[in-house]
Amino acid sequence: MSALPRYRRIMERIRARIAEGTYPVGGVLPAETELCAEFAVSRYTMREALRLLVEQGMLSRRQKAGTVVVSRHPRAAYVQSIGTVEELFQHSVDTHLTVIDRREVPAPPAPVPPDDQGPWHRIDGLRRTQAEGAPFCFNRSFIPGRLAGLALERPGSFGPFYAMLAERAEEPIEQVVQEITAGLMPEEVWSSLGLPPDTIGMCVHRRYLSRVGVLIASFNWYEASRFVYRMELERSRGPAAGPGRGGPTGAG
Amino acid sequence: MSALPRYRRIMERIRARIAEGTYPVGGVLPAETELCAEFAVSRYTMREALRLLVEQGMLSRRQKAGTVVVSRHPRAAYVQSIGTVEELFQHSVDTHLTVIDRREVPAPPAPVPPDDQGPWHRIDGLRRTQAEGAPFCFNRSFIPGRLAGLALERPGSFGPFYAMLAERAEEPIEQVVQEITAGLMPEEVWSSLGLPPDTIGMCVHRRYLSRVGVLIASFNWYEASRFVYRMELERSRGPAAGPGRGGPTGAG
DNA sequence: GCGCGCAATTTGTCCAGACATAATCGCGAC
DNA sequence: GTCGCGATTATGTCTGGACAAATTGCGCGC
Repeated sequence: MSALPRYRRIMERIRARIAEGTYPVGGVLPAETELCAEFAVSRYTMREALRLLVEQGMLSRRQKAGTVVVSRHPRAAYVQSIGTVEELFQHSVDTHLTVIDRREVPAPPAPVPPDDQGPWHRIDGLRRTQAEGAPFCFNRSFIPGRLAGLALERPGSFGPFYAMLAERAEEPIEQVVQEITAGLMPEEVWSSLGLPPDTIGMCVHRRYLSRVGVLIASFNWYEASRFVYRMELERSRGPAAGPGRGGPTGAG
Repeated sequence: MSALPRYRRIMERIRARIAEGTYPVGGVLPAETELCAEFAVSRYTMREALRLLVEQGMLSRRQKAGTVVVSRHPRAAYVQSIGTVEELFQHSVDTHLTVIDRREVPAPPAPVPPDDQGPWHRIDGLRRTQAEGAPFCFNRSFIPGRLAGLALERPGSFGPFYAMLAERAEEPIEQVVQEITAGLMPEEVWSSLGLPPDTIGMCVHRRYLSRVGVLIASFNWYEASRFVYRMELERSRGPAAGPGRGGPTGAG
């Protein structure tokens, strides 16, 4: 017996035919039964082979319409994968946040959509690498009124605060929108960070959205000369997205 | 007959058991044959149900070791998906680039690794939304010597130039590293864009890496007050990553 | 000529059984 | 007590068959 299972080898042969144009893009493959006869395998084996090619984005199948070639090559999806919700909040975990202000505000600023009518909670904080030391990031977060009860439970320093909120709110995060901008720091930011007034900053803004609406909207200000937003996109074949890396990386 | 196929309903029931802790995380599920007996289905149906749960990242299966519960909830992978190489170069396609300078340089600047010894080609250009109109982006690209022959074929204005290079070089892109920084624009940039000397800029740097090394390294400078780098991460369940959106978005 | 409906075709779902392969666990030898 | 090998048992691969569902396209009626 060969090392590779039969459906695997058949998958390779069909892939080769697509690559060399025997089965052109947009064309229709022979029906399962015909392919079974040609390769002398059962329908299970052939379907397993075709399933792999569908997962790779090369084929598309529909009842009666048949199996059409979608792409000449396996899908090369460049993916910045963030595997878990925890990784989304990695920054919160890695660093130490000290709350310096907390108040109610009528609505968050643009570009946050004020989909929640009630008053919002605004929390300002400073991030440090260690509990002691100079802060490197000014954080301003907005939490809608409907979640304020949860948010207010943990005062003072809070590490995996966001993750707790997402978990407790029972609103699974459906989407995250991130926007990066740059410009002169607002006074609140540079003064809190102990920097001169003309400091150039980079602002990483994230909105964590559930089905209901905004869960958290956060603005993170960094000193531009000391900050690089780095992201790596890996070539990932097939359905199993590799362990992605990414996210903000401080740089000296 | 119900609307949903049988393996689908069984999948839901098993998922519910995992969610409610009947099958705890780290625990081992009953063997296929036992589950088949309990649900009174064939092994095919049961395996199809379990396959779905494996694809969702809730189960892990190994011969003899059995089926272990990996996660209590379906994997919520937040993915900025760029489906095709073309999308990576979307910016090049959408906009119009005019080459303003082209020369040989010994090596690209940091953070590009000079893995190619020969001289590099440096190409400066300006991006416009239309062929006429004010440029909004200064682009400086570095191409290693080994690809200079391909790069030099198309002079002047070039749209899907990068895509062509990646295609022609026969070096599939394995990884893309992107770094975003901000600061005062270098003189070459602000003067080329017709902006005052103290203009704050954002620089989006990308390195397209093949197995051999750097294919292209590009630096895109934008006027910070008019630029937002926007990225959306969607919740994507299962292997089929949805049609991702992302990439730089100009903002007024 | 146009539209509707039926039939043919293709993939989707499901069954029962068989053998292969791999990892674990226990037993035995040392 | 420890090491190693074999039996056990779980999933992995594969066959042949059957019916279901969906969509296309042809043909018939108007």
